[in-house]
Amino acid sequence: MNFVEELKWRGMLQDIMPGTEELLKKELTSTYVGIDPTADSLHIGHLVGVMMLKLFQHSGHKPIALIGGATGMIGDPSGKSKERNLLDEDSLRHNQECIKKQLEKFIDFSGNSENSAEMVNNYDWMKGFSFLDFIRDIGKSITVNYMIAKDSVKSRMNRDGNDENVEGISFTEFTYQLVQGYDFLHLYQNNNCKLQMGGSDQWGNITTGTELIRRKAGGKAFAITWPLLTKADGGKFGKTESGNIWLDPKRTSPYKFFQFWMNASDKDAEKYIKIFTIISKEEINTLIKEHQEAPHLRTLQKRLAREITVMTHSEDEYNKAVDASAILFGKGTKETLSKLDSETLLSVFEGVPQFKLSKTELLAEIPILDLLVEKTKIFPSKGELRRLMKDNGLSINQEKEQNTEKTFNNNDLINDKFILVRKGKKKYSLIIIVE
RNA sequence: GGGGGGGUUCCAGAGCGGUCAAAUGGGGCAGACUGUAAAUCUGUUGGCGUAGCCUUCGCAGGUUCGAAUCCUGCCCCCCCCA
Repeated sequence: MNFVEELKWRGMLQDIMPGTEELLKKELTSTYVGIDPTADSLHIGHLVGVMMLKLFQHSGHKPIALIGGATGMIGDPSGKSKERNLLDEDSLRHNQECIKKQLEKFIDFSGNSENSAEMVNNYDWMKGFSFLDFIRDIGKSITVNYMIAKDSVKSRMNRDGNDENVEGISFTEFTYQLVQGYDFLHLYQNNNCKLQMGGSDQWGNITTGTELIRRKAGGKAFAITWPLLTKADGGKFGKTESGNIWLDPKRTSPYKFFQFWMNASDKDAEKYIKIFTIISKEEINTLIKEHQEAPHLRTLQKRLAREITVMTHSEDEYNKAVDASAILFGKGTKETLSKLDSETLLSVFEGVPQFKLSKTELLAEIPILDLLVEKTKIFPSKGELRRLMKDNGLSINQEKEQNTEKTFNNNDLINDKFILVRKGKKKYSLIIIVE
């Protein structure tokens, strides 16, 4: 199965420029995907692009990851445009290195094969490009008429009609497509890169690039976009109440990462497993069938979570996450909790918010409201905690607690050291007693 | 520069002198049901020692027994015209 066919059945193909498939059949092709280096870690919103590059490499072609050091500073008018903070060069390089390490788990950068991946940063070729040179060499090749015909620009300029949300577009954002288009031209000329891929909102920007290549270099370049991911319930993919799901274990623990995929709805799991794993079509169809026959077993979620956790973190981290889940979501009673030794318990609750309490405070029979609100800040107000307890939503050491007058002492400790606080079904906090 | 509209609790958006901690919807949180799902239903959604008290309706003053609601000044946002 070739790359394009692969994308089609996986639901990862939105638009494709005519001739792209032929190009891929004809020769070893390079493609690039742009990544904003706004942080020193990727989050799962980046993962579709990463998987695109991975599949591309699998099909025998050469992927290029372009770090948008320059473009990230401008702000893309496609989609929403918040203020961009300018990165200084040091953090830019730092972010780039961190991102590369993460990409290496998915893509081969070793340089050992002719389709080994590369990483480039457009800051390298943009930083020395003067404004004057740019508008003369590049700006000359594209008409404003062409640029304002793009949806991303047009939607910001249309003042007729009834849309009152239009806020206009700054010159900087207007220029964005040209800068991104120049990236493509640069890579076309220097890296023989003839294909750019991006989310469907990038179509306009990508075609500015192919247009530029046609006019400046007389060449033909191609484009592929993937559909933007949405959740079945309409929510935004990859965000939880607590924010982004990051690939960096310091930002999002492997346990939470694993849980994110486990919690995918059935519909989403079917979609995700095609996109975020490289399991074959036959096997995925079997998995989907199994899942539909016995949905409560959640075959899809389990497999999805396994594949992607192992790929992103490691087999080891995956196993830990499974163990932790078994304790937390199995019949986790006070007894099973007590059976764990301190070390296992700590690893299970790694990544769960932890708070320290001194032994003396415990011995003073600290009241539950003081402990959970003032002492540990697990709850922001006593009113909220009272409410939650009234609704039967609080567990201490896996046992429901409704008595707001409760005080704590030695008998409430697991392993003489811990108090496990659970809010609702899934949110845990751990209080550790220190001398 | 001229004219108009507006800033309310997480968001949207009512309220326009007392019965307003402030309608309604969304979102959040929790409970029931479940499969750590979806849907549904229920409760809850400023703080506190919860009878009651305190802090909130852009900011600062004022009128009044009493103001989110009226007046004055200031700040900010949007639209139209030039």
